[in-house]
Amino acid sequence: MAKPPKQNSPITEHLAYLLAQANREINRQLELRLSKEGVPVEQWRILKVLSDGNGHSMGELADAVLLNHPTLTKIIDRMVSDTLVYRVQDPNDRRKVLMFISDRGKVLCKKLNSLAVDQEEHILESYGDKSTSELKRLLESLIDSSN
Amino acid sequence: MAKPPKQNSPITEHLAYLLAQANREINRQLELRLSKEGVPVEQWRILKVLSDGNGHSMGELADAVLLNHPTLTKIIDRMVSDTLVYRVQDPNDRRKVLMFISDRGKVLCKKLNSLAVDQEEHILESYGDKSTSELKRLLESLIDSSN
DNA sequence: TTGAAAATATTGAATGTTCAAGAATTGAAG
DNA sequence: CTTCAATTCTTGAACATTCAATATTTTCAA
Repeated sequence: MAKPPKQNSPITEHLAYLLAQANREINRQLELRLSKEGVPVEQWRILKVLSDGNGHSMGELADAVLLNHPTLTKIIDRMVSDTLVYRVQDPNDRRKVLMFISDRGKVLCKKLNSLAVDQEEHILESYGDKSTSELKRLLESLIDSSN
Repeated sequence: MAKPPKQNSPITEHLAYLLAQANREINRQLELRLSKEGVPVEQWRILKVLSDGNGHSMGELADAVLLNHPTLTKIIDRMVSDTLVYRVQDPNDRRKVLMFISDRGKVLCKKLNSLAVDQEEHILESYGDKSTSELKRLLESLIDSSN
């Protein structure tokens, strides 16, 4: 029993394609909701990570929000202008810059969280509780196995 | 039994985030392989869709390869320069442009397909047959339910 | 202790993407 | 028929991302 020949399988059967398609769709929906507050998805992620109140270095933050360093630097520049976050040089390692969320950032983050939760609930309704948690489990395990 | 409060759940528990993370990782792996032939993922998708030999309009193609129209136009410009594809005006509707793959494109596409299949097999090994097909099934159904 | 290598963040140029507007063609209502 | 709206694709300017190089600080071996 040989495996089916994949060489000519349509692109819609490739895992990489399905992931891209699903990500695109879900991301678009989230974008749409967050646009109510005029905030791009990346900025929400940043605020969310910083909302634990601790300082996070740029490198740490870049990993957490799935951006590479230069891109993050420039987004942070904008967010500093908007007084959503601020930089503090790490006293223990002065190469590092620690990022903190501002009070204004916290307020905005709360609003964004509830918009994001709205979306998750909407998915839960149309897609189902069970499928959703199963999908999350499989995605986590895929990410784990990819390192 | 109320549902857990999601408002403060870490970002890593959001479906949108997990999808973005998994997509980023798998896409990076694929990129790495295709770079052996110096071709970005988007161009492989385009070649793959066109490799049925039929003409596809720009709009149709844009949907299929997950790009919006202006981006596609400019990528196609490059691919035409590289003589991988060519444009033909649709005789039935002269607003439309039909895209075709060239012989050179077909040759390249075969090489790329086998690089992509390599990756899928690698995933199958480390992630497992069963998980992979279950994940694909769930992704397809998520995409369906999002329309 | 010094000097070379590694780690961290930023900058500027090159590149790529997107938004809004434009050109060409078709469809369809009056 | 004619004209106006809708469809399809492309273009150019604004915007965002990435790559390579730079500056600063730390680490560690000699």
